[in-house]
Amino acid sequence: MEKSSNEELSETAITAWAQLLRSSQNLLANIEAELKSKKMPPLSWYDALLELRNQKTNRLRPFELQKRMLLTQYNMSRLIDRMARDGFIECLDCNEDKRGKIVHITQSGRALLRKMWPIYRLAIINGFASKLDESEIDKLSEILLKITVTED
Amino acid sequence: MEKSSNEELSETAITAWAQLLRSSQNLLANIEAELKSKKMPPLSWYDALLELRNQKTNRLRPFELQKRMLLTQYNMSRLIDRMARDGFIECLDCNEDKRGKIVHITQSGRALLRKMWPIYRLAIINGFASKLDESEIDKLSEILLKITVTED
DNA sequence: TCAATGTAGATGCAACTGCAACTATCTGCT
DNA sequence: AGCAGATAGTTGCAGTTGCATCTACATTGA
Repeated sequence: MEKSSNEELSETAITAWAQLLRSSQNLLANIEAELKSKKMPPLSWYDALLELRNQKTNRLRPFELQKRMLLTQYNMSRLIDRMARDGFIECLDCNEDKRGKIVHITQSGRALLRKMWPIYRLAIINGFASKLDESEIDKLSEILLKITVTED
Repeated sequence: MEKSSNEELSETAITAWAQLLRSSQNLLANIEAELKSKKMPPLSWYDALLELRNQKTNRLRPFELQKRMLLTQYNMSRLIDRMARDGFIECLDCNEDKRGKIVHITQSGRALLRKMWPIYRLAIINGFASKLDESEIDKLSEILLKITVTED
């Protein structure tokens, strides 16, 4: 099932597309590099921990976490392994569903969030926020929202 | 040397940032998946071949190609290995600099560009261009341009 | 001229990702 | 009850990426 399309694709659209790819890749790479230079784990660890902390119960099932982040199931499985190995999360038995388990953020995980945030924050400011004014940021959000896939 | 910053970082800016990451990741993942489902190589092969074809001489040194794409040196080295293995490029001796070599797009490489473009094009239309009007595309370009690192 | 330093590119090894297959459990249906 | 899917999660293996290091050639400068 594929949306048709002999539709137009303007030069400007291609350029915009290329710019979108480039700028996000670029910013992301800078942030990862910044984190690494400070001996911090990658951004995905931050994202995962943040999702967990945002739950009132501080916990999620792997498949729930997986949907919130854009990760495949096996990558989620392994991310959990690594974060658990380093003590930032812990895995509990799930009694409601014996197939599954429950991922829970630890104190150490919370501490990591606190340590990573200033670095992340600064990178967002320097690479992104400080270069745009309020109205541009709003407009950008608005536009990006329109290309966000909203199926699920 | 790090740009200072106790600067503000608004909620809206964080949201916009998150949206930028998400949408580009998402679109990119869709395109890669689309290509893969059609048994095509990844987008980076397309990019590299396109850069080569855009040269009047159809060739570039690896380090030049590397700067144009956002790739590390070793990843470029290996990308070249793979594309050469599959016959889409060929590597020639470089007489001006005996350390280096010259990467040249083959007929087969050009053919690959032609085969990949319709798929790529359609994905850009469906995931991106068709969801925005002209003025939004312009505005997006304009905004993204401002956060593009322009050093070098 | 030749030593010091810089640049182009490759590569061994470890970590990470993708794919396909696998186990274990759950759900729906007859 | 009991079987046919569907779903949660894991894992072996192959391919890819990151890091550090290495070779070879180029450039600079005393």
